[in-house]
Amino acid sequence: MAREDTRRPPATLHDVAREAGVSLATASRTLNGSTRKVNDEYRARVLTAAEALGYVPNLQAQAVARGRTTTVGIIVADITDPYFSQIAGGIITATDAEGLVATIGVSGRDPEREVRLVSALRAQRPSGIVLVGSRVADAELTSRLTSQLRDFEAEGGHVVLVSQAGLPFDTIAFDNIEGAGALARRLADAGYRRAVVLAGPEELLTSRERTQGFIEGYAAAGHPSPSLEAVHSAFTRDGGYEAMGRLLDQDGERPDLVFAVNDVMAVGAMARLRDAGLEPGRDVAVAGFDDIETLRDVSPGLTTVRLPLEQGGTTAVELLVRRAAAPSLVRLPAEVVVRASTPALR
Amino acid sequence: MAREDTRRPPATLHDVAREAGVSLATASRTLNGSTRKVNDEYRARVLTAAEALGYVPNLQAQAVARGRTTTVGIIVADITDPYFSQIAGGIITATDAEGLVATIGVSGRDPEREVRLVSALRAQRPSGIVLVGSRVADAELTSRLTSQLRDFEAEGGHVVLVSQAGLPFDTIAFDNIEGAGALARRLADAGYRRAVVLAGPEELLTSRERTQGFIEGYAAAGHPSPSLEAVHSAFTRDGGYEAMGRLLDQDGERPDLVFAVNDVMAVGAMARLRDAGLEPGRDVAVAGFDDIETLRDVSPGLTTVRLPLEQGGTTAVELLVRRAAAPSLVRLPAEVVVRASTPALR
DNA sequence: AAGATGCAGGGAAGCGCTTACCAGAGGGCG
DNA sequence: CGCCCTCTGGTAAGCGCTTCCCTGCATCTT
Repeated sequence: MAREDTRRPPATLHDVAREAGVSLATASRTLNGSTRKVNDEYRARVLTAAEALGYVPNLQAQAVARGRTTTVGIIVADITDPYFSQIAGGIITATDAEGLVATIGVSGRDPEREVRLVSALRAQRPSGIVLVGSRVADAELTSRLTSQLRDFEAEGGHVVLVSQAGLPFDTIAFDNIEGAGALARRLADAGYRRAVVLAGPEELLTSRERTQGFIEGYAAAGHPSPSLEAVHSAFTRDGGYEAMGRLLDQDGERPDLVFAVNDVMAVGAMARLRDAGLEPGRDVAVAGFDDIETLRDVSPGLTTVRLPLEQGGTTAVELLVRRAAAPSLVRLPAEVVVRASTPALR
Repeated sequence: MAREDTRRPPATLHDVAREAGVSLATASRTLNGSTRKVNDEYRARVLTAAEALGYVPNLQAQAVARGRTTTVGIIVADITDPYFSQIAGGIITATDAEGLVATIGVSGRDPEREVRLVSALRAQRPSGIVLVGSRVADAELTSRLTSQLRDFEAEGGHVVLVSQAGLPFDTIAFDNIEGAGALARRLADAGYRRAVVLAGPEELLTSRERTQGFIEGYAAAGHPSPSLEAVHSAFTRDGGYEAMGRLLDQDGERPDLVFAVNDVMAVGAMARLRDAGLEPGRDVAVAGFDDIETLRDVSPGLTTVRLPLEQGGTTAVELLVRRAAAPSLVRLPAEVVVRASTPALR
């Protein structure tokens, strides 16, 4: 069957108006919301015509005519990563509850690409951009990103950052430091003394905050762990696996606790432990961060810090819609979740 | 700091042309790709002006003027589910490699909502729609969906379905039946005799195919399992957990193998087994489907069927771009992955 | 009863862009 | 040297829609 047989361009408002025997203005007013009232009979005729022609308004044209869009641009580092997909889920749900269109770009954890994506997104003249960051401590990149975002705001757009505070835009920040700190205090109190942090990439801010929070927490508990060190690696499962391997290859006493800065890395670390014939939890306690849904049933259950990821997404959209006068910062609390991977805590 | 201080609308092509002292047409031709050649000096002036003004073309306006967009609409059931997020990842990567804009909608596994999303998407006049389905065996819904999609194609759009064959559109189908069949044959040969299928929702086509493939595979192995039954439940972790519970509550001999129609359900089932004091793998073998990345390190390792999910996404975009004359069907192969959760297989 | 007021429809301008078409310049050719 | 072709810049007509503004009519006011 040839597919182009019945090709026929979509009905326009003009078509509807003609069909209904009214003016373009009237058709527009009845179909696409206006403060103006239109006569019930006309209204009915327009509605019927629209239905008959299968009219669907052309959003692009509306955007051009109105001078604003209902689009929200989302940028995430990696949609495949449950951390991002949960936040993105929240954003998408919230956007289409607000009748907004969500456009998505994936930076692949490449800050350069992130900057380019912002610029590409701006071409769509979205009403807002939500950047779910893997922000990085690099002054030059940060300044390029900031300047792109500033330009966008100067044009009337609205930027919301999810994840990292410190930039002059509306921000949803998760309590990384506090969460990691609380976890550390409890672990320290429970008696773990040779803790190691699987810290992710050195320049990644999320990693840094969690590492820092954890170390400070240990100190605050009055049990500064002299051997407390941070091993850097990729922010992924493989990163966790590989870093754990390096740790095991080292001489000296084996750690009694490994804190990975995210759950995915923790799972990688657990796999590496098993490959070395060690039982995670029993031989080496493991803790993670994020409380990723998909990972809640790993065995032994992973002690972690829960973040309201989805809520972060929805809150971001709220901020976008209710556009405050000055940049605001919403902090979302973290909560320690104790499971079997840190037996001393039970 | 008030944010609106320096508010200034984005530069238009008109601004650029004026700044460069050339006509609109020339500016358009140099900036936004055209077959027409423009004088090097003019070109340079336009480029400089554009740079100076921070000009970013207005995609909406281009779309209106050109009568076509570079947008691709994506509809998935649940971006939080790793199955969908991996496919979506493939789609997004491929779209922006092609310079297309990806717009995303989430149906929440509600077929009604899916139909509405298609209709909403059409308002954006995307060049294509990729529907990553949880298609369902309901004639009325299917026909409404089909008719929406048909209308869209009649308008010159292009539809690609990922997941379920059988509708008159380009389709990427995973080898559910063959994959489940191959898995079943191996398990049957390995000696499992009291197999049960955790089958997901009765009306979900993916569930059906996998269940059917598995049962047929068992029969084909010459070991028709008389007790082989299918227990229905939600397609989620909780569905797996709950169905496993029902199974355990039943009288009679305990199954020696549970095949869940996806990994997430399998993990739920494993959790339920543990809660009942049973050790997955040892006491009851477990197998899943999808080989979700995040779940590759669960313990015991989950025997499953690997699907090239990301590739499915990229292939979908390829189909979209190279728009064939007649609907084509691309089948993507499944591959059995044996791990520790089915010890008899090792 | 006559002007004032309110109300809803329609005409048309305009959003930012593309592109068909026109016009002028330059070059090649017989 | 005139003709025609080619080449490139500009003009202006749209694309599908919104919305300002005008108009005619019904209603109100005194």
